[in-house]
Amino acid sequence: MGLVEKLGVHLEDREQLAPVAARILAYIILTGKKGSTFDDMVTILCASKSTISTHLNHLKDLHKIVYFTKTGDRKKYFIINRDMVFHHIDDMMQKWKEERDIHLELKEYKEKINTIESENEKFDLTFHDDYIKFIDGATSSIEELRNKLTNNKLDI
Amino acid sequence: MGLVEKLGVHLEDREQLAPVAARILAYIILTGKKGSTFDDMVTILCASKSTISTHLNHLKDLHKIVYFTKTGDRKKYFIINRDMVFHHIDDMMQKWKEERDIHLELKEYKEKINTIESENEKFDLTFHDDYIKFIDGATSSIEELRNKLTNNKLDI
DNA sequence: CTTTTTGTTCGGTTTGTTCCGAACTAATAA
DNA sequence: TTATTAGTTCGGAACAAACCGAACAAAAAG
Repeated sequence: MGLVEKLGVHLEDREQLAPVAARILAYIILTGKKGSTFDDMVTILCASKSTISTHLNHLKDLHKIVYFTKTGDRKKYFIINRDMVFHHIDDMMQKWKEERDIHLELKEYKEKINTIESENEKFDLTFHDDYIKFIDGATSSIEELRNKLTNNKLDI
Repeated sequence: MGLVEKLGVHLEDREQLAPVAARILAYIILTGKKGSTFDDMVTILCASKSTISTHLNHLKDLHKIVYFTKTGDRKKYFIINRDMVFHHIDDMMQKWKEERDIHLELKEYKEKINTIESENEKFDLTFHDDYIKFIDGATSSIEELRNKLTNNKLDI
């Protein structure tokens, strides 16, 4: 499945995962509610059992996947964690908060330097203000998405 | 300067740069209009000439920095490229566009599968619609910032 | 009790990244 | 001409990441 590779490349970058880990996640996403088993992935992704095992446990530790079982069947059926989306959103918000803090600290530092610097070498500070406004806008956008998703979830 | 390290760690992650490359960029940002020279960086960042040279050229290739010179002085004075912010914004918009496309492709694939899948194993598609709406919101936020910055630039 | 299924753990190889030192170049200064 | 300044280029060391195979474990099946 070419889509596994395409989504895999995307997840590798977006979630900072090793190649095979990203393919596992992509495959699990595309398999959906049926769930994917350990052996499926060894076969279809052409990777060793140890590699699948390690990455599967890693993805579990990151709360990106969960599994269900069937009575009289020892296999684990992996599916994506429904909370993954919320984790992802919260991570984004956290990152933006950190970026906001960095900009505030930079602005503070530059203001201090500006008081002792000659006119033509002063730092320009308007950029930081504009960037912070953007972050606030983007944050409220994603908060809106989060609320929308929470409500959808309650509907089900 | 502790702020060089702090900003360095941040840039390492946000711009996907090697440790020393991120410190160079941080140092150049914090030095401002005066500009930073090759030797300054060798001394202050405690790195070898070859490392500074390689990363400086790399940052130049990425259009993150530019340099000016002074008559009768062979040194290059590196400063951040004023367009760096715009490049950064355009990169963000590009990434969101790619993510939007992936979601559209995933939705298309899932819709096709859903037609041949039993009711209780069908994919849920509302998430993709909501996520695409979020991306559109965030994109317009950053576009607003871009316009604001373009206008500020023209003011100067 | 032995075999099969469903994995896990460990050691090692391969591959890639990051940085350094030494040798080099090109321009200016003495 | 020789020395100094300002950098570049190349080879390799040191480290880290990603993956594999072989041996192992634990439970169920035969």
